[in-house]
Amino acid sequence: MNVAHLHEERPATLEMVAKHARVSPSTVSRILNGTATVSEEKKKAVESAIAALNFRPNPVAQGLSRGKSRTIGIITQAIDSPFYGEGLKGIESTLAEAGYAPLFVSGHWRPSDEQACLAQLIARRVDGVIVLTGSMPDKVLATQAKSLPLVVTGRTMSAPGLHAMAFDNHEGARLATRHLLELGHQKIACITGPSDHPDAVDRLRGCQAEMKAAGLSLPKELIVEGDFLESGGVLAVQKLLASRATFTAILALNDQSAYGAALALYRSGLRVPDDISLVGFDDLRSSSFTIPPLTTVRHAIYEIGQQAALAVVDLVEGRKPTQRVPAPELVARESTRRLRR
Amino acid sequence: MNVAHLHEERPATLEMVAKHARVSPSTVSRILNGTATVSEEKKKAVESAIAALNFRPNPVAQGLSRGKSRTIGIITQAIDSPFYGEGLKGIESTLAEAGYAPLFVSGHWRPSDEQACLAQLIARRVDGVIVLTGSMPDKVLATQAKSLPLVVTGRTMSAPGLHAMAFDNHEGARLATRHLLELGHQKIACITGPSDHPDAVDRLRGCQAEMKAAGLSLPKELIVEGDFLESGGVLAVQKLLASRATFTAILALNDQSAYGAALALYRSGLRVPDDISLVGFDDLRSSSFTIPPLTTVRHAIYEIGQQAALAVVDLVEGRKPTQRVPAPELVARESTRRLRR
DNA sequence: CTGAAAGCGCTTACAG
DNA sequence: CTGAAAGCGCTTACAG
Repeated sequence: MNVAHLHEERPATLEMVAKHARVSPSTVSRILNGTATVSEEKKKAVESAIAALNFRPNPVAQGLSRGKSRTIGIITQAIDSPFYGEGLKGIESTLAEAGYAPLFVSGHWRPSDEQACLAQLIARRVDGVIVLTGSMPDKVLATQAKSLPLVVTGRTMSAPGLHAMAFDNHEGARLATRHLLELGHQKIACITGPSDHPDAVDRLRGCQAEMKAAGLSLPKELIVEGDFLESGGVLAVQKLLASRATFTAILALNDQSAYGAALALYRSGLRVPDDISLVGFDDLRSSSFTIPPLTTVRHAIYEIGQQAALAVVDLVEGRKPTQRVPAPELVARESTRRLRR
Repeated sequence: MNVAHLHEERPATLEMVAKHARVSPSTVSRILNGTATVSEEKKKAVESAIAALNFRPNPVAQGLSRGKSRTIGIITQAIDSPFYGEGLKGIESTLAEAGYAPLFVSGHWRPSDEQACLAQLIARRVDGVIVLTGSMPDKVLATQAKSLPLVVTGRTMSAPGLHAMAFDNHEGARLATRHLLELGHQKIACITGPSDHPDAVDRLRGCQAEMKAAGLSLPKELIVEGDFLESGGVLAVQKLLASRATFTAILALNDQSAYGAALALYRSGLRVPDDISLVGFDDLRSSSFTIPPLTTVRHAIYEIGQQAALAVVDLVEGRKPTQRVPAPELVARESTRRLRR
């Protein structure tokens, strides 16, 4: 058997349906789209032809013809990120309800990849795109927005045709820091994210601002750079421990770093929260199940995904989007406790 | 400013390029595709026109015209699954190398959703599809494979036009069980997955087979059904503990369940591995970072994704795929230890 | 080497 | 109510 010849049976086309039902293609199209009144008998004939041939209209051809693809491009950074994964799910479900199909592409936190993604999406004639944070310059987004409805998360900017939805990282970090301060911690170490990551810098600033507001500060030796991954978290704690600096609490600027930090602490025989309090940031779904369950800042990414989806649809359909991102919230679980002196 | 009028500037078309360069559309197409020799001067003219208009061919139109979309549909079950997420990443990267674009859709473990996904992908004229496990009947897959190159993971079946790549869950579970037996554990509790999940049933059988081979058995009261999520794992352990059955080790049939189990144990003051040994299954990336790091069975989903992608491409291009799934491997970390008596 | 024409599978004015 | 025709943006025999 020749494998190459196996797949020749092509799906039915509208024309085949028309022929089968002895009507014109136009009529079939109209019935499909409910776009005009059609006599009952033709309708019946067409419907049975559709069933007989197992016909489904080709959305690609429809898109070409209509000039609208009912497809939304989504630029995520990593298709396997536990954080953005939730956002994708939120996007997917609300887009489905609105009758749009998602097209997911990954930018890998590389501006060049992200731009390539954008170009590809434009070439595919998506009706709009959602970019989840990422590192493209605001300028190119503003430019693209002139010809393509764009919603972008993780930034505050405004440009015609674009809806930006920023999460308040600064405030979130303040909440986390305040929580620690309220528990009596003053020597707080901070595991940051990549220094060129906008979320990371805002969070660090928030942390510093809250310390300052309390008349304290975050000394240089207690700030150590992570990479927003677990492995960066363990490295960071190892570095901290090796430096012999003293601290009673750690604020990791995302949950994944916190996981790594917790492990490194455990390895060194330090208990969370008895010896060291630990707070994360993002509230990944799995953070309710770590040992101990992680105190963190809720960054409602699933909801953000939903809102972003509603926003692009608004933009695409000519409405002015008003969606906003939920405010950060501290989720106190079991990785923090009052400092005993 | 009227938002609805903002996005009228349409991307350049091949025809515009042709006009700009004063050649025929055919010539532009040929240059784009390197499909025929063209005079240098026209080539130059066309290239500068392309640059000037920032033209990118519309892949959708190309697909329609060529009858090939260079797009592969991927039916995953949940876009936010930490396990399948890795697989998607493997697929994405090798598809990109091969010059194909992925189109991800989610079946939510619902046969009807999966079939709808498949129908949608066919309607979009993907060149082939990868289905990651899921719950569609083998029969419908075999039927579809007659007209569409299909690769499916998590099953052993064979049908023309279809390549199945099964992971050896049975053997994997035997490895996990054997590990526990070798450490001296004989009273092993098992947290299963959904009873209609093929992976779950194969794993349970493997566990039972290995027990039997050792002259032991897995008593009913030590088998408790989970749902392959963390929450199911905690519930399962609570049930186990409430039953007052005795056991010295737990085999959770996936890592997420193991995470939940670990938490429930922690809550009850039981330490892993000192009081109870715990082994998972899958080796999620985060399993290296749990506390303690989880002993588990490596289920190389990233590699599976890569192999599956190579396989569809083979199928699509008329070759006979030979890709196989890596064998399971025990990864002994720190959640298991020798039983002390 | 290069253009005119037909076609991929739809939709949508335009007539009737 | 319904058909013939043109068009969406490309590709590819067919001529020359």
